[in-house]
Amino acid sequence: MNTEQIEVIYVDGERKQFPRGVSIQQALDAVGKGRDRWIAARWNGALVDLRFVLEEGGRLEGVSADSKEGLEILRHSTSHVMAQAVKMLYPGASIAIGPAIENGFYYDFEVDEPFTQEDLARIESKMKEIISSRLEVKRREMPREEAIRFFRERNESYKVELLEEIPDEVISCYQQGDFLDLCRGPHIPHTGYVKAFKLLSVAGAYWRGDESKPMLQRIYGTSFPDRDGLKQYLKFLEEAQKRDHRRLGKDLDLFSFSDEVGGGMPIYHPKGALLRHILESFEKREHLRRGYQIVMGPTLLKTDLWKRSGHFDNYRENMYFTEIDEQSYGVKPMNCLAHMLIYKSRIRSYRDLPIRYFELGTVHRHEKSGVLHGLLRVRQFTQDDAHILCMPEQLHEEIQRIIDFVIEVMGIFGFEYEMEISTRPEKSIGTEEDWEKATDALVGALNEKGIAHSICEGDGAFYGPKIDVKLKDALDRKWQCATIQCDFTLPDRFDLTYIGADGNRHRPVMVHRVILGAVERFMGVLIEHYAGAFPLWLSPVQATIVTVTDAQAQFAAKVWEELKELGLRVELDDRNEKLGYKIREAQMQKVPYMLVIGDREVGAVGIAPRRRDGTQLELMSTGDFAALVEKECLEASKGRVGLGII
RNA sequence: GCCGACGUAGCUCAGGGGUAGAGCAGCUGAUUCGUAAUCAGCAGGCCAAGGGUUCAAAUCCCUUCGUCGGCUCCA
Repeated sequence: MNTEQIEVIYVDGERKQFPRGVSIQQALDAVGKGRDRWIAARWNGALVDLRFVLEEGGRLEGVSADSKEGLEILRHSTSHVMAQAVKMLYPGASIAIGPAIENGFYYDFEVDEPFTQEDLARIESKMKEIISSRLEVKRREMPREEAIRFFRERNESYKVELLEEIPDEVISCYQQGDFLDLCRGPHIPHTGYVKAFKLLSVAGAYWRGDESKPMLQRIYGTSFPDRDGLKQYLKFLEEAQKRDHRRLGKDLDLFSFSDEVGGGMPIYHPKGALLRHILESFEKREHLRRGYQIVMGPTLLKTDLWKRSGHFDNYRENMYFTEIDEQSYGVKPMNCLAHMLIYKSRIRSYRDLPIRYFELGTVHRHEKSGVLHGLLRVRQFTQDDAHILCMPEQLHEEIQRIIDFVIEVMGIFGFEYEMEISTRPEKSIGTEEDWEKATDALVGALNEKGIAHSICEGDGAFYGPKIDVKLKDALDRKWQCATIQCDFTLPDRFDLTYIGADGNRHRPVMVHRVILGAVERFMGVLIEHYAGAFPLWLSPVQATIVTVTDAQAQFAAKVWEELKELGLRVELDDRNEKLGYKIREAQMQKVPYMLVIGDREVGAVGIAPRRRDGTQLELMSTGDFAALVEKECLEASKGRVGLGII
């Protein structure tokens, strides 16, 4: 009866016959390839447990712990082990959810007392016990009602809530020892498969990320197939801390924050201000050469205007208001209004379009205190903002031009990035048709460029859909920088028009876009990206002149003047310190070049440059050095910036 | 805003009811030196701010502000 044979096809094309009812584990063992490495498998495209029983033929592929999917399964299983440990140590705890995330996993619990660092250590050792007892991880399927009853009896109200939203009649759970968790799976065969893990931190997290829901205790951890992987990751975290822009901002004396000033308001020190200035100069030039016009709008605009634009209704909680002569004014959180008024200041012809207004506009937004984060999340920031007004038929090309702009700039800085399209959110203005048209324009432009992107449903701005470009910080956290947002509504609200070739008035289309995003945030990510060692063209100090003894002070001062005159950003260190001391200091300040001047250089009327990577250049004249710097700047900036951008 | 941790000299940190500590940086002096730290001396603090408990608070308690890790939000 049960003698029927089924055929299994392996990834390499090999085929084998098995009696029906064979397990994945057995089918994989039969070919021996990668034996013991598999923690799960892909069966006809779907991820399944090794214990999964085959009832019919199909394609089989082993999944190992070091593959992307395998790692996710391992981490997910580790989160179950952690939840089991927590339930053993704190029987009153309720479990919520515990997924694998980018660099590890977490699990949310409801407990009477928040976890402490010491608790983490206790939980870790309990987990080690669970792991060494190699508990079988079993999949159990049961009717939904039974599962609800089960979790209700155990006071797992969060699981019950989740179950009530799952439409399936049969749901799956995974059990190891006494611990049973609602889960889709797959999982590792037994807890001994967890090889190297660490619990990293505790944090509060709202149930389902909703402020109105109870706050749970989240434990973050990570898990790897082997000790080395874990060690490497912990090392990465340590290294990342060293390139944290807040750390480097202090060490390199770029910027600071002050209690007395208030949170989220950066203060730029000379080198930070210079760095920002270089970035902004670069930006202005790049915009001018692409047909943008530089404009400037005021910081305070009457509240009535914000009402007209829709910001008052949709963005009020993020805005600051003040009163002048009994008139209410709002501090701008965006730059678009003045740009609209400039457009409206005269009659526009179709021949004028597209119009591209660019402003390095400083805006203020009331961000909740808990989200402020160095330069990456502040309350006052300057956007490299532009508003493009064009005819509907020009929209497509304009969006492509912007995408090209973004790609070119990211290339110059050497950033990796991800693009996301965000669609209509609940709280929004405009007609369904406008939203559809705008969304299609964005998707179409990315598709034609062949750029991979994800779609975030409901994440758009209240006035239109957008493409976001995300950069990663040193700790792999993503930050939105460039964004391209369509807006079919503002032109309407402000009744913007142009006279078409037909002599009639038409409505232009508007695109809001930023390339760097906020200059502050971009600088923060930039600092981490380069670990403070800026390329020559960006570095606020390009070279430090270091004298060997006091005897060369006069000559060094002359060299200093010459180099400044040639457009270099140079500092002079003629302190009465030993050469090694001064080199060390310049090195720690990550200055690209150190120009050593001793008696030899004075005699030869030159300088001896040393790169920050330690390489020593031959003695040369100031003119030759300036030429060298210029060449290097141009190379690094892809021909954009040479000497003396400022 | 919410949960938790933290706030001591310019920086990095020790101290934990009974006279405020170190290293680096700073200042002064000596040294005049060739590619990642020369030596010595001096100075530096309302222990985040405000309130309380106590004979006595940097230390214990409360409030506020700020920072850090998250949640949420966003450039």
